[in-house]
Amino acid sequence: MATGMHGDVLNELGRRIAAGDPRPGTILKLAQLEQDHSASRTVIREAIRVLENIGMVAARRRVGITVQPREHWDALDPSLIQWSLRGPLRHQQLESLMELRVAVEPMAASLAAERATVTQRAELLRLAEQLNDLGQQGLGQTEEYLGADIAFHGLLLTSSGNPLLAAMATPIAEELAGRTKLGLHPTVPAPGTLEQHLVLARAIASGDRKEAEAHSHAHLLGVWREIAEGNGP
Amino acid sequence: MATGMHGDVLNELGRRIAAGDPRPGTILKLAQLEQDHSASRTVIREAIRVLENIGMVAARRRVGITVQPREHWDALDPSLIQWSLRGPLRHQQLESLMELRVAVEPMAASLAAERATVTQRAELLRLAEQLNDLGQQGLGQTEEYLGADIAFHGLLLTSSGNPLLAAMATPIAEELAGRTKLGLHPTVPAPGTLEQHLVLARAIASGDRKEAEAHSHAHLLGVWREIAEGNGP
DNA sequence: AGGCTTAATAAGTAGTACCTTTATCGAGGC
DNA sequence: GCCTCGATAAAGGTACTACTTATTAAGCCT
Repeated sequence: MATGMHGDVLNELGRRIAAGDPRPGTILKLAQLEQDHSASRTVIREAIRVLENIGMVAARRRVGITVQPREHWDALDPSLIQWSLRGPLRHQQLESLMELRVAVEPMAASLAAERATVTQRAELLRLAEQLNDLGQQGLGQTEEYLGADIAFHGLLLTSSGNPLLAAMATPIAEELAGRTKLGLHPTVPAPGTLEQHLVLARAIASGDRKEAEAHSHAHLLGVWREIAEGNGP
Repeated sequence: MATGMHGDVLNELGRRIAAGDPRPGTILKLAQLEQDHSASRTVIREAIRVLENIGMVAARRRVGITVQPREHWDALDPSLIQWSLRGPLRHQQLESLMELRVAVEPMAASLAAERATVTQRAELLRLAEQLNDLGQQGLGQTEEYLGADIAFHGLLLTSSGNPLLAAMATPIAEELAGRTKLGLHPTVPAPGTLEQHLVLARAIASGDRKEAEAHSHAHLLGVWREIAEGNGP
């Protein structure tokens, strides 16, 4: 995404602050950061500006660059989410993302049933069938399944026609990828889980808002439960 | 918030792009922007970097700064939401925010019933009582009511213990403020709407997740309906 | 002790020079 | 005539320097 020295410094700083190393309240100096990262003032300043927009730091004259308390951070910022998923708080971040999905996806499904274009409906069906097939073959842990899963849920959010919901596609994709790569998905899915994508896609295709919402909700609760059991005893 | 020349340029550019003036696909030149805003390279570059992080522009060598299509924008970014609410798309933005609230707040209420601290529960009750009192006095359009409303819904989201939900406090506050300032709230609230804050706060205080979720949902649907009717015929 | 002045500090802004990438075009060969 | 390769130039990326301004903190005077 953000390439070049600027991006490197940004990611480095963001990752570390998200991990809690320079703790909130810590005051950084521009000059010091220049040395630490052996980069020019320009590069550091640009990185700081982005972090400032996320609310992670605040720059004040005569004082320096203060790391802000977590409550001030924009937790929904995609960059921050990425950094969090690479840090020690990744499990909590995954949990938070899952809760968000449970809240948001059923609404997206409902809206999609009303607003999705014909091509979107068709593509959702296609992806759901693919997921169903792969699942029945026991390939629920493969890269291919993950890709289709990401595509399905992303398209669902996009089809809602609500930009705010659509913007969650990226974070949610990272949630899915994060879980699979940590091997947190159950090897054997609970019975009934498999066709859920399919019935959901059909409900959307037929324009049934309530059905779509219900199936999405049921699906997510199922996934949530599987995860909870996996992390439990 | 972001003060100084940097902030000015950032807001100016962000507002205009959000309003659709330099349309997606348009290519801006750094040097040109320097002249247009009579600011130094430094200032412009920092603004561009922030816009780049939001996904509104992409800078490429030998090409320039391309305004990205809307789908690439991070619609959840607080700055962008603010710009959108000041532009010609404010009604659509308010609608999108309302849909988001309907999805998110019931979940937040449910989680708050489980996780809120004693002080948070008490404060929610206090705010709900205040809202109830003001409403019964017909002061639903005052600054005071707006402030309490914002505080209530913000605290609700914060009490969920989920940073991603808490991060929506700011956008939702702007949604509430936006509506009241445009006079889009009904003068006479529908019957039953008034005590809804109160029963919701009580459900949270008593730790009843399902009740909290249901009341939040009912409340939002009520508000939504009022709005829809207000905007309709 | 309290308020006012002053000095020191660190970020903010400006401007310049130079580096690096890359779209574009033209020359040469197949 | 088309394709490949290389030169060229255009634009952002990086570095460095000088100067400005806000803000804190110390010091001084009353």
